[in-house]
Amino acid sequence: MSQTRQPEIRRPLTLRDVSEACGVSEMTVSRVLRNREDVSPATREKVLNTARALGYVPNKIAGGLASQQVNLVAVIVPSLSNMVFPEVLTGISEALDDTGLQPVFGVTGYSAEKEEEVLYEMLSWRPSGAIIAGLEHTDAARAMLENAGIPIVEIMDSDGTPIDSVVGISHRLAGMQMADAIVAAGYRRIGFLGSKMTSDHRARKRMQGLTDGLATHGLELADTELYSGGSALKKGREMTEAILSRTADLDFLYYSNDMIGAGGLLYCLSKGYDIPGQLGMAGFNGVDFLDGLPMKLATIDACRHEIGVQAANIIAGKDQGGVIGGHRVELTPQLVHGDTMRAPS
Amino acid sequence: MSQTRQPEIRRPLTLRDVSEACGVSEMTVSRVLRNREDVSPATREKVLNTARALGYVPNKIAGGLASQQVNLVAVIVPSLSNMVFPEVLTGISEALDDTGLQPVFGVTGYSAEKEEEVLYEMLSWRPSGAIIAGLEHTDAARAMLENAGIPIVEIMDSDGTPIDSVVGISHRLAGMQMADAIVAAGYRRIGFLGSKMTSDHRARKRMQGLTDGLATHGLELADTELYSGGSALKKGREMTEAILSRTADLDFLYYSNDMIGAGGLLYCLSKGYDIPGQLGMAGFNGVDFLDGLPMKLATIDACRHEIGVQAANIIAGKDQGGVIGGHRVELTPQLVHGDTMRAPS
DNA sequence: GGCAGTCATGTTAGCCATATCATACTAGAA
DNA sequence: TTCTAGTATGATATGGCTAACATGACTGCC
Repeated sequence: MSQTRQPEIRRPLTLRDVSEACGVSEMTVSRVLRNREDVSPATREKVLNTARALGYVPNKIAGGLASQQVNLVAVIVPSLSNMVFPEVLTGISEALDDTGLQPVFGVTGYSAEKEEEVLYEMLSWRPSGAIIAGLEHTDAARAMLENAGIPIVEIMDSDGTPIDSVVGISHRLAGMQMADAIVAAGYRRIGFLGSKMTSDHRARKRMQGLTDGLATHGLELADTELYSGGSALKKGREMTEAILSRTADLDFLYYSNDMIGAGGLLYCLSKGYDIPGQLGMAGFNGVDFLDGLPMKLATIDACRHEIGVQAANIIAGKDQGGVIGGHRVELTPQLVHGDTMRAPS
Repeated sequence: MSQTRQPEIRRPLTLRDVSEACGVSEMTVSRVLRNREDVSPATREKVLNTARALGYVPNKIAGGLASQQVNLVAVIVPSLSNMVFPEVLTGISEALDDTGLQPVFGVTGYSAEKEEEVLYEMLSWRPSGAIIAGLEHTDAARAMLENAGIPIVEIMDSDGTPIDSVVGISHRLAGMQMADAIVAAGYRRIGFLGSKMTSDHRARKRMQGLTDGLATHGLELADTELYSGGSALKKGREMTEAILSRTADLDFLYYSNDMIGAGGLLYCLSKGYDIPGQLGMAGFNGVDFLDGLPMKLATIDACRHEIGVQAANIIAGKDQGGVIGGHRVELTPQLVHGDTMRAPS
């Protein structure tokens, strides 16, 4: 005797299943599950219990199509492999938490083409807003953003013309600010250590700002050392060793980010350099987990968490006084002297 | 004379707009944009040009509803604020890159309730699969996962019973392995430094494994120091100072993660401890950006990137020999002796 | 009692794609 | 020439939900 049990083709549950199971219309169930008014407490209770008992999970695909709105926010960043962007994402995540909006992350690997692809993919979900790192995009990407008809916030950088809103700092100014501080502290033979990556526009602008700033004091970079890939801390060591052995009379090392700076700092300490007397050092970002290093590296805080929060607030329409787009938030990066720069003379 | 310009109510573009603009049916446009066969090269070309010119972006909401499939993979992790999970996400991202599948990340903040919420939210998008950190979930979350009718991969941890597939390491074994190594190296007075967070199940299991392992050698922890929040590197310093001043005769410090371990290491070096002779140290995770520290901290590699890749491969159905679910991949964590443990005596 | 005004719920008509089946048309075989 | 097969395209019917409007049961007031 073969078993005659129904083969149980578990059709996914729909609103209809819930509505039939508790004897109300689909519309009423829908209203309950979206917490709309105008449902009697008794009915609400009944529906909620049934839905829970069945294990019903609403289908936002259908819901989004019907209502023409989707509670997603597209967030596009170049990388997750250093702490910078995860911190921004954390800020975004926190700020969106009580808004009913949900961030969706995409990663471009610092490639403009990949950015275009990711953007296309994301926009095809018709999100309620988009947050994207940087102001430099391909023409196609820019066109997509302009035509999407949703609020766009470009973040991290404020040196350029935004499509809609922008939240960031001026990396050019940050570079110049550092140049001024270095010169004010009396350093003159300055070395630059950074990444080979030309597509990291913000790092490029910082370097530009630094050289321009030095130029206003009649100085220029005495040497430069670039890297790509690998453990940043270790690279910092190696690069520092390389640049110091090549140009022994450097009295300041500017690192394009804190991680390589930390590596450099550890190297110099182990070699017995007198810091900040003989040799000054500074990084960029204000990464706070480096607080535990033997000395506190001078740096400029990139306001990463704050940028995430503010960008998210713009998308969520918090504190906007009714204005919809075109916000410009330029945060002022704070220079932290730390222990690796002499006090201004 | 008031302007009579059409008020330009930019209705979002649909397939119909494209189809009308180039004189074919919607169906044909749809086929072209999804790269289906059976469209003549001439038509394809024409459609592609029109779509590009109009700036049409397909609506996956509608597409997903019609086709009953969505190319998203839900990825749920506890946190983005240390490098551990970003590395896993990077692995997932890479492995999915050529599959047409797209990861969507959700963050739970180590809270079971929040996990449940995030999961509900994510499943309501009807993803093609889900990757979720850990084996411990609320009953409701477990039920949702079981009923979702999609492949589920629980990651990071293999100590327990998975819902469907699992990719991870045994944190219990990792703890025991470390205990064995510590004892083999001749250390006897062992201190534990870790997080207060009871909801980090994997950290808990590592500690359990460590104490159980020590017990098999007739040892127990001599002291314990816990922390919460803050910069891990700094906390590592502070905790180390605290535990060493409280229990001066400790000869080994086991840290629940590499970051606090690194802080502790820097502290001990600055205080002139003889490492690994007088005092041994070890962490957990194998975070490679710590490679630049003055000494290499002993650690156990948690295979984070690899876990991400393998989990993604299971969802994508790569190399599965046709099997759909129920995979069990237990990676073998490698103990790295580094410079902070004596060689086994 | 009759009627406007509420409140709770139901009905209908899409939302924008895609699966499926139907239909022209072409080319080659019998 | 006629018929079969195959190719390119189109018509139709959903998919699961929600907006907008419709309904019906009450309430309370003149």
